[in-house]
Amino acid sequence: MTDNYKSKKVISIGVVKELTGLSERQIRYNEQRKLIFPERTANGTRKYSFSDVETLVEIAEKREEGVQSFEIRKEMLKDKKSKEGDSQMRRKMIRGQLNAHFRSNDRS
Amino acid sequence: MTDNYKSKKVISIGVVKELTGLSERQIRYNEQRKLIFPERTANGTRKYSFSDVETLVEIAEKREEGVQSFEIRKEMLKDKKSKEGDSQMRRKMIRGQLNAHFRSNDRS
DNA sequence: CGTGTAAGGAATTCTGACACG
DNA sequence: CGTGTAAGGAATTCTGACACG
Repeated sequence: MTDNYKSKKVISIGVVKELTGLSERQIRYNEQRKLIFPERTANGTRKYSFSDVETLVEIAEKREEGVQSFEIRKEMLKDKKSKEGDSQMRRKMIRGQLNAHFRSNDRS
Repeated sequence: MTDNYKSKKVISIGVVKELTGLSERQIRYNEQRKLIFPERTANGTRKYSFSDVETLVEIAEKREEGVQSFEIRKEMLKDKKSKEGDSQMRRKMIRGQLNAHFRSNDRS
């Protein structure tokens, strides 16, 4: 009836920090790398959506596997296209390989 | 999969103010009257859910019609029982009567 | 590359109270 | 009853930078 709660930007960085377990520095860094796009209030405070929070968690998981921002951004675009809630599956496939750099094209 | 976005308490009073158009004073007053129940962060900052925001708007509409907190609280309990998204309908019925006080039992 | 930190400022939020009605 | 406001304090958030690697 009204809006899409999941994509509405209303969460401040402090809450995002608690929700994701990431540091403010890490959260802001992802914005700098163009991986998330929080809005700003009149005075400049960042506001995130639940969607952003989910994305941040996914990014953190990939980064732990050694994937760089550069690659993560590409994967996110691909995910957006195949419209599947699949990053979960790919993550499991990657786990065990020890380093994601060996995958340059995982269409195999 | 994860949580219920609509009921998750993550919005600060400043954002609620913008979302509802109410003053901070009015928002806090509704808590004092036991009409909404925000959570608190470690340091005491209030956090509201989208649900709270919706409730606040409904409360504001009723109050404009002259309904007192006392009555509003009763109506909210009743609404919770009849599980219908009906406050919308009742509101329209009331509109035109000019004063809600004449209704003590609208089961007619 | 990704992240920690100290630095200084600006804006937010909180409570209790006085006020009007 | 419902809401405005000034008051003073405490915690948040922001940016640019230095650091390590």
